[in-house]
Amino acid sequence: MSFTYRYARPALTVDAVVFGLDDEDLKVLLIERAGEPFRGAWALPGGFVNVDEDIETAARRELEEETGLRLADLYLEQLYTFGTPGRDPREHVVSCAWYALVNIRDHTVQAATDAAAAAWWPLKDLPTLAFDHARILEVARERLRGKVRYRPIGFALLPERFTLSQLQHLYETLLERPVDKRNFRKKMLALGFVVDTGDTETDVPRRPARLYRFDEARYRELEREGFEMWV
Amino acid sequence: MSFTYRYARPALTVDAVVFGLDDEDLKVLLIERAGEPFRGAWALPGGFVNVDEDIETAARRELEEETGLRLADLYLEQLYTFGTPGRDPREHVVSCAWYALVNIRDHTVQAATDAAAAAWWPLKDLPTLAFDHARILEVARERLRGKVRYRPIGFALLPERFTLSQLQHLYETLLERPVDKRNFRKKMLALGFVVDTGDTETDVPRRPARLYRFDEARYRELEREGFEMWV
DNA sequence: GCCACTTAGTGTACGCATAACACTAAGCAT
DNA sequence: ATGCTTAGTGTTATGCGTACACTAAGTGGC
Repeated sequence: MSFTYRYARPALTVDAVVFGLDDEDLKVLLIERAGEPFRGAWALPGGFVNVDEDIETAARRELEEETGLRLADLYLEQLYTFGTPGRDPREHVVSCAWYALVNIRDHTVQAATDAAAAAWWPLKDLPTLAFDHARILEVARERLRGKVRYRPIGFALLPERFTLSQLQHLYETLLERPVDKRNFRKKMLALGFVVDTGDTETDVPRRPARLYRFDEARYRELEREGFEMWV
Repeated sequence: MSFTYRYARPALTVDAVVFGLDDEDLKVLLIERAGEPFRGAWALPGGFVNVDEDIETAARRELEEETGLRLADLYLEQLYTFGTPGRDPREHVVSCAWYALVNIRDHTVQAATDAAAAAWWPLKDLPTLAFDHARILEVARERLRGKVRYRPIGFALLPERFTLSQLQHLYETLLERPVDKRNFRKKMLALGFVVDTGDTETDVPRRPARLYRFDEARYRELEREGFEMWV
């Protein structure tokens, strides 16, 4: 079967930049390409958009197909569309890139269709990426760094219950600068949507910290009232 | 001549939301469609991306072809890519939308290819738009409202030399709220990139105001030094 | 020439948010 | 019991945003 059009069409793909956090570092989910071009190179998960398929759906589908990662209700946002001729050696391919935030420990990844491997790579120590994926990743990092300051998106990277130290460490990682401990705690709690669960950590070889959670309903309420956060 | 592919491909288009300011209102550039579908309806200028054509180039080309507007060195930025099936009644069409800012008095527009007419419409009083263009326009307005607060993009809507009252009126229009005159002037001048030309208005039936200009080189310098504006 | 009209242009005081800064508390391991 | 490690806490100074009302300068009409 084949499809014929009166004018030539660029191909349309989606690519996903999935950021994840484990105990130490901020990481990104990459696949090792099983086919040409760039066979054996690491790349962002992604692939062709089907006809009559929504582009966001395509991003989720490719992610699940290639890495086993299901993002049914997690943070996924459109990043930018890259359409410079030459970015794919085969032909003119336009790619709509997305970025997602997940807590690594809540998900397991495994290579599937079109991927020889799927793995989390620390941002500090990345392999050479296929296509223009290094550029896409760079744009995603800039966007994340900018957006985390005025939207509470960072919580998607943490487990449901977290300590204020974990939260502070997250912000320091994303903003790439140190943050004052007392001022940070004061401000976060003053925002009103980071709430104490009443529980504390267990099995830690030190004084256990209180556990907090992100109250999304409360955040939406504040947002409706016109409040603005700024970290 | 025709083109055949192994898998069906969505079509790829670009659409442009061009904002313009005249003496009174914020306006948007629309074309009246000359062909089906939606013949006779008003729509955003746009059209199909050619193979091996950069998507930004395609946006500029379509704009010039349909409205005569040349945007060689003016503010044009990618907005969002819309790819929900059904947004075009013919087939699955994915559209990469862009937005631009121009000073209406510096440009003339005239209908050309595929357009029966091209005209500036005030945002307050828009016709029903073709396709999902009302939605695209809404997203563009949100983006503009958000971005103008931390980037000096509004100057692209003004003539090269402008009064502080014009600038204030612009911000009030974009932000959709009133602004205190003394505080606004104090802050704008303190930013350091709005500079006095030394001249004043002529031919106005009242006290003439000083004329200022946006010093882009100075802005870039401040940006490099890590300063942040916030209006 | 004078008066009325219109928009330009200017300064201060108060309150709040940010930023800087160091010690005690609690639990675990040895 | 002691030492180690991270949790947790308050005050002060400064800068920034906000609120607010009158005088200045030019034009046009009478």
